[in-house]
Amino acid sequence: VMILRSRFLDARRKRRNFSKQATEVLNEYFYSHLSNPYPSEEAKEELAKKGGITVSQVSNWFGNKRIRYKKNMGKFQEEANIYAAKTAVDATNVAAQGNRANSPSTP
Amino acid sequence: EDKDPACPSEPCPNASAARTFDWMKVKRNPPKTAKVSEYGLLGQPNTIRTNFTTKQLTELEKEFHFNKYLTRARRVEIAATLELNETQVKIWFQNRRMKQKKREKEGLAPPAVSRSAK
DNA sequence: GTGGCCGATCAATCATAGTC
DNA sequence: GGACTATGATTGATCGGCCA
Repeated sequence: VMILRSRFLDARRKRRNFSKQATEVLNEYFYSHLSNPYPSEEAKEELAKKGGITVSQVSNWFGNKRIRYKKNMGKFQEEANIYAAKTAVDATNVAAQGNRANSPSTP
Repeated sequence: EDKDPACPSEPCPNASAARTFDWMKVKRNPPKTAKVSEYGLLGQPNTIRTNFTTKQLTELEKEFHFNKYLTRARRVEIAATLELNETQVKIWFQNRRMKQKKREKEGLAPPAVSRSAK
């Protein structure tokens, strides 16, 4: 059967953790939109820009974050409280509320 | 079933948050990649993500290089040859196309022969 | 109605980075 | 020095929407 799990040379080999700045930006968004942590394409682009990472990386981060958060909410409580204090933008009506600040493309 | 009201009236351990929103309850149906009759008895072969063999991936990749889209006939052929469902072949091509697109968007350097050691 | 594709996401897993 | 955990990336498969 040879279990050829050898993903011979995947791209995920050399992986680097994101900068503190990037993580900060991502977590701020995640916890301030905890009721619906699904950033739009535009939001992802802005997060990517602010964090100095790619849009794909932002998507990956949210994908991982959502799964891991709901898998073990308790483990993130502390982190949640920290970021909750920073920004509070309940997302229940975020949709109706435009974006913040300026954005390249006019809404 | 219960809803776990989070903390409508009941105080949460912590003062803030910890509510359970809908997205946290989302559960995906398990893969239907069941292949009844393959083992005569279930046991549990079905479910679980299929692990494509290197050979299968090589063939699929080769075919993809030739055609980004499959015809029904070709799909049946490949599925039979590689011992996969038509659905699995179809899905593989779909995912492959998305992957290609993603790489083109960012990579800027989509293809090509492998650059000898980076 | 049926079926394929797309875009986004899920969920499990891989492989590495970081911690102790 | 090697578990053990945290974390970014990959990927088979699902979900909802769209269209011919």
